[in-house]
Amino acid sequence: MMENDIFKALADPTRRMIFEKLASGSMNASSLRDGVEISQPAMSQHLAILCNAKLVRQERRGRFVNYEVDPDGLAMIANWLAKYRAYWPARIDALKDLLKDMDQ
Amino acid sequence: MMENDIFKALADPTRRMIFEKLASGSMNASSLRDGVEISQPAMSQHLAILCNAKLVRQERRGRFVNYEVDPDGLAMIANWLAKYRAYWPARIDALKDLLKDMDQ
DNA sequence: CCAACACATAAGCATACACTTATGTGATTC
DNA sequence: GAATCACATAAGTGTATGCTTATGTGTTGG
Repeated sequence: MMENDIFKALADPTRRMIFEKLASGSMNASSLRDGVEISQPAMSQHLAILCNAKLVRQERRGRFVNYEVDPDGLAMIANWLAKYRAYWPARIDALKDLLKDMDQ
Repeated sequence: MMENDIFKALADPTRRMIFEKLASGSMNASSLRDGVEISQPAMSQHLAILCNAKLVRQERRGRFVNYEVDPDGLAMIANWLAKYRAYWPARIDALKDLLKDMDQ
């Protein structure tokens, strides 16, 4: 199931870190490792899980592979969250009205 | 970390089912087990994890304990999601403007 | 082509996780 | 106050998960 893949992917702090890094700009796997203490296979495995969850997508660029945030995964989370908008705190209450547009 | 607790809590399909059931109305642990093939300790453990993640909160009612959705957890997810609104698809683009209110 | 590079996959291992059965705790009812 | 009910906690177990080392695959440059 897709919903399960997404939440399982985000349950790991290293993967959220990778995702956050990609959100600041698309890059290849080697660049993602810069300044992070993580092995090459570990990074590759995490990226595969993120891709499978539709949170990240890849594109071959010669012998590099460029990774970037996939909006599909974020949309899935937004949809999940929208189901419970009745419980959102008043502080973000304005969102309730706007989310109506997503329903139809 | 709170963010980690939330995503780990939601990574389990049984806990998401419990959460969804609570979203349809607060109830005690026994009622949550109705129609679900899950042992009493398992339910209790799942509820403890959901409470710890601020997704659910409890309240003693005599010898029952009433469980309900905690808006705090949902707000946390909304905040996490808001960080990546630059990548949200156009379909939920309207959210971008609304989320500005959350920033300040 | 073949050496080097960027990345993916395989296999093994230690830990985390979700479940089980058994027992403990707090509240009610008779 | 003793039995019962609603739930929590303890301890043990099988499986999933994230890491490691080793090797495979695909691309480029000399």
